[in-house]
Amino acid sequence: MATTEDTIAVRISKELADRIISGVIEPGSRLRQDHVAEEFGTSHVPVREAFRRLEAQGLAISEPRRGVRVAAFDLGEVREVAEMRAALEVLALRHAAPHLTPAILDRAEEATKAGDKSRDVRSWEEANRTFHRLILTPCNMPRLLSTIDDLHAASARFLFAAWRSEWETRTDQDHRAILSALRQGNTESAAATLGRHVQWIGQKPVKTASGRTRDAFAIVG
Amino acid sequence: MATTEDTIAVRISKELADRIISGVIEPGSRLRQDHVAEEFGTSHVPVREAFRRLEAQGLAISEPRRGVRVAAFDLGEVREVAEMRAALEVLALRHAAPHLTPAILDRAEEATKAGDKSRDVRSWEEANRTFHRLILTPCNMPRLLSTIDDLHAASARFLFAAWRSEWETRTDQDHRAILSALRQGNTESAAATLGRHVQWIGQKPVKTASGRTRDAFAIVG
DNA sequence: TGAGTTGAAATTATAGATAATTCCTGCAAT
DNA sequence: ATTGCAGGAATTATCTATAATTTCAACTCA
Repeated sequence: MATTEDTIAVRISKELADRIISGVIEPGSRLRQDHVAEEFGTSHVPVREAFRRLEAQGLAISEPRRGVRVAAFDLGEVREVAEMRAALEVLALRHAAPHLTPAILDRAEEATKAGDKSRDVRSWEEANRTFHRLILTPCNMPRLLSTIDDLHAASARFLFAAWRSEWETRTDQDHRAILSALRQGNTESAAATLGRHVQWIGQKPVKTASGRTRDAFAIVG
Repeated sequence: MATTEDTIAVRISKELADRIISGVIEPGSRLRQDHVAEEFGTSHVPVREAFRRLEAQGLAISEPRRGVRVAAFDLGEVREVAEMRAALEVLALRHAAPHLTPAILDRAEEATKAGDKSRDVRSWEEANRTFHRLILTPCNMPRLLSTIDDLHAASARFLFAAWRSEWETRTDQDHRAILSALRQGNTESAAATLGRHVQWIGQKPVKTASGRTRDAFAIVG
């Protein structure tokens, strides 16, 4: 990774984003600039800029003069992100479809296979993100793609929060259906399947700290 | 405006956003932190934070160690924003529809009338934004609404760039059709009209600095 | 003409000062 | 005894001032 190219603020924001997404830092916990600054061996100014970036991605919320907290989320926000992804990824796919080459679709199929073989959440999520990115990037709409990227980050966070450790391998039929429709030039069918696929919200019982079990929800597509 | 509540960085970002949107600062021109800092009577640190906010809204782009520029835009980006707005506003309207009250619809009609009577771009834009905000806010999806807000800011910028001074009053049939459909409880029809409405791209010949005329484009909905 | 170098200007980072908020402790009142 | 309210210390966010890199352009010399 070309970390030397980036500014310190960018480096810090990437590292913090990774921790928030993976759940190392819990939702609602405070991000204290002096602590972060000390950890990264810098002063607090670049840390503040990193906070602004996280805020823009929706990973943190800041209240003036009261500091920054890791954004909390509930089932409502999971649904919201799922629906926004459905709307925007369908839009992106419609524009990308004419520019999709067999080579790209082959790589997307590789990503699907990698996802099916994944034995942990983390590698599944990476494969899944690769698939979506591959078929959407050719739409050539930078603003749209960057918004979708932020939504994927949120999705990954929900996913890791629910499926902290356990993960059962499963074959992704939707991805295959989308690829097959795209190969046949049937864009509308592919878009429709993608829209449904992304809105599917998985449900899983998890044990809370108090020993009780409750349901956790996440986007699994 | 409760400017004392905000932090200095927020105040600066709002003021700069306003200037960028209204076209006072031209696309591509550099934003120099020292100059801005001097103008606002502060140091450069809050200015840098303001720049990060503008970046997140898509109004500015920053290249590491090379400064911040006002984002440029072309017809492609106008189209992109129009399509994103169509997708997201339709989504928002579907969720807002069940919560719309006659009182809200009446206020939306007032906003439409105000837009029809507007004799300059600025007040038309404000009325138009009020209309959209009124019928979408009840969807209760904060993330979606804030994304739509950023897109509206971009739209306004395109609009002001094209219709710098001249503006001809026109009655907005789409807004009326949307309201009438909503009053009859026909959400799908309202959503379809809104989707088309927002994607309509106005076209207008403008004189360039070199005396030639070319076409300018903007979202007029 | 063109490559290399120097110097001014701007961005980025550091350290320190200021102001606000939180948290704790002690006292009073119910 | 417990709740509620001050007051003050400690923590934290915000801003200013200053220093260190980096970039860009102009100028010199081959």
